[in-house]
Order: sequence, then C-alpha cells, then structure tokens
Amino acid sequence: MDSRAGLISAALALFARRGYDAVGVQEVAERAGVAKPTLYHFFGSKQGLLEALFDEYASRLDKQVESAAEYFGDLPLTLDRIAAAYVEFARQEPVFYRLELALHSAPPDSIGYQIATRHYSRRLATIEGVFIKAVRQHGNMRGRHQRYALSLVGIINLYVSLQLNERLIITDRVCHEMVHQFSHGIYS
Amino acid sequence: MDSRAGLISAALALFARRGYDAVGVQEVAERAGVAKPTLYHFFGSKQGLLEALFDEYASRLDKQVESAAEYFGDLPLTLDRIAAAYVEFARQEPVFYRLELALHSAPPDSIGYQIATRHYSRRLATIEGVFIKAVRQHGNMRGRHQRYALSLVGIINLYVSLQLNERLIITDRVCHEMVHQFSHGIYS
DNA sequence: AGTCGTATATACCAATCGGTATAGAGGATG
DNA sequence: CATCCTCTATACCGATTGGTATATACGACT
Repeated sequence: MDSRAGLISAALALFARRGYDAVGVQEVAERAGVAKPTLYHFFGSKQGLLEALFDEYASRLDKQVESAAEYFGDLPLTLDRIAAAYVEFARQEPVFYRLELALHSAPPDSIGYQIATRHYSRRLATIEGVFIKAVRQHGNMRGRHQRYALSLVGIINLYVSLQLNERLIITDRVCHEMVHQFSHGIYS
Repeated sequence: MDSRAGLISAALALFARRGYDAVGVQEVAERAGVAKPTLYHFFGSKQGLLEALFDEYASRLDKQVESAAEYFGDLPLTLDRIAAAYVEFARQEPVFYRLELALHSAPPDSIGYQIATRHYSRRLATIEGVFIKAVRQHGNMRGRHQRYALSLVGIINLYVSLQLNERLIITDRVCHEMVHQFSHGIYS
C-alpha cells in the first residue's frame, strides 16, 4: 500500500506512547511492515520522519487556528473560535495532540522540542496578532500580547490534557467558560 | 569529593537540557568526573539514577506542599499557601522544575513519566485532601476534587513555565491573582 | 524492446547503548 | 600485620543505535 503513510502512522503511535528517543527506526519500519531503507528513502533520517509527521498533522491545526483567528472586531468571539479550533482538533487527533504536548514540554535542546516549537510558535504568532488588532478596542496592552497568547494556549492545553486523561469532557459550554476564565486572568 | 552528589547534579543538568533518553550514562559519569562503574555502584541502573534524583529534589517539594496544605478552615488562604509553595520551590530549583514539567508531560510508557508521576500524584492527593475537607464549608463538590486539584496544579505549572521562560515574574500579587483565576474557573 | 526513475529488500557498517567482571586503592577495625 | 568494607578504574560484554551500499523488482515512457 502507501508505505509513506504507513510509516508516519506507525511513528505517530510509537512516538506518542514511548517517546521519540526511546523508539528506534527499526521498530517503526517493522510496525509499518517495511524495511529500514524504505524509511530512509522517504524521510532521509529519523528527524526527517518526525518533521514529516508534524508537517502532516500540525499544519492542519495551524490552518484551523489561522482561520479561527480572523478578527472582525469581537475579541471574546474570536477567542471562543480559537479555543474551539484547538478543542476540535484535539478531538479529531488525540494521539497526535498528546505527542505535541509532550514535545512542547520536552527539554529545549532535544530534537523533538525544536520541531514541535516551530509550529507552536507559528500558531502563537497568529494569536498574538489577534490581541494586537484588538488593542484599538481594548486599550493599551503594554506589549503583553505575547504573554496573553501563551496563557490562552496554556489554559487550552490544560483543559485538553484533562480531557485526554478522561478527567473532563469539553462541551461547548465548558469551552466558553475556559475562555472566560482566561479573560478573567487578563483583566485583573 | 562526593561522587554521589556529583553524579546527581550532572544528571540533573544533562537530563533537563537534552532529555533522559538522549543522554547516555557514559556522559553523565564523565561530567561528574568519575567512571561508569561508580555510577552503577551508587544507583544500580540508569533508571535508579533518575529515581534517586527525584527522591532528592521532588520529595522536598512534596513536604513543602504538604505543610502548606494543612487546612484550618480557610480554603482561599490554603490555596494561596499551596501556590506559594510551588512558586517558591520553582524559584529555588528552576532546572529541576523544568525537568519535572518535561517528564510529567512525557509519553505515558516512558520511564521518565512513570517516575515523575509517582511524586506528582502524591502531591495531587495532598491537594485533593484539602478540597475534600473544604466540602463542609463550600458545599457538595460531587466528586470533583480530583479535577480541581489537577486544574490548580495545571494553572500553577502554566504560570511557572511562563516564569521559567522569562515571560513573567511571579510576585506575591501575581501568585494571588493566579489562585483567584483558578477559583473563578471553579465556581462557574 | 529498451530504458529510466521509484520503491524495496538483504546485508552490512561503525558507534554507542546500558551494564558488568575483575582487580586495586584506601581507610577503618581487629 | 591482616582483614574487611567502601569506592573506583580498566577493560570488556552483547545488543541496539542511526544510517548505508548494493542489488533488484516494477511500472511508465520512448
């Protein structure tokens, strides 16, 4: 079949469960039912495999966040839409979201952190843009937009990880309250 | 000098920067200025080294949280004290806190996750106890104390990681507002 | 038919992995 | 002096690591 897709899906499952460093290329290839040179034919290196994996999954989230972050003058509504985009994506791709959370918190000099952070900070910049545009309505933010974006994503990730561990179900209502909680932290 | 302490401090620095799996025992021993068998004499295995490291650092946090969590009938005050304990510890041991955050978010089948989670859930149980005791004053929590404890620690970790990345300085006031933000999420 | 590019397997590489067998150094105790 | 215990170094182990050289199978296109 499609060896490339099979390798990416095998890598996702293994990396998410045991970690990038702890899983060998050999095992990924075996699980995908191909030999090692096939992996190297498509991805060039183990790192290339992880990059391709992120390009496939994370860029979908990037786009959904980007379209949710279009700003038409209503900040609370836009934040709701951004949060909903994250939550919806986490519902569609829970295994990948787990991997992303792990790599985003990983040690800063690790391969995984660096790859995950590329997409992460791209999304962050998108969200910062919302706060910058909203300044005109909500007054001076004194350069705090970066911290706001980090906090919003941080709270979203907190709720999502609660959901991934089956401690919470994020309904539309919970999602709205989550954004409300973030806003409460901002305006004080 | 004290080879044991030197090994633990070398391991902390290396694991926090590049990750448990990516660092070999060889390199830890070299950085500590001793040979590999010395490491195995004290810790028995690579995993034993990580466990000893956690026993040394995390149990200090365990105790500080435990004493902060003594409940005398004032829930907001107790939560403030718990948050302050975390923040103070993160200020004292930023490198270890980084490592703990990384391992707590690591893939569930990884060695690091399992070791970090032992201490993590012990602290969680302590905090759950506070909410359970507070039920008498604050009404029925319908078994939500676990989620509350997770959320509180999650928000604390969010703020602490902002501080670790030099995006925020957690003053006493910020710490209090952080708890306030958590409470706001609870009562809605 | 012949040729070329993609995709795949067998078999291999040096290097590193976690871990250990053995022996010696050095202080304390008898 | 002899013994014992703690600690440490040299040198090694088999297994696995990421990565590759070579050869081939299979279409598609000329």
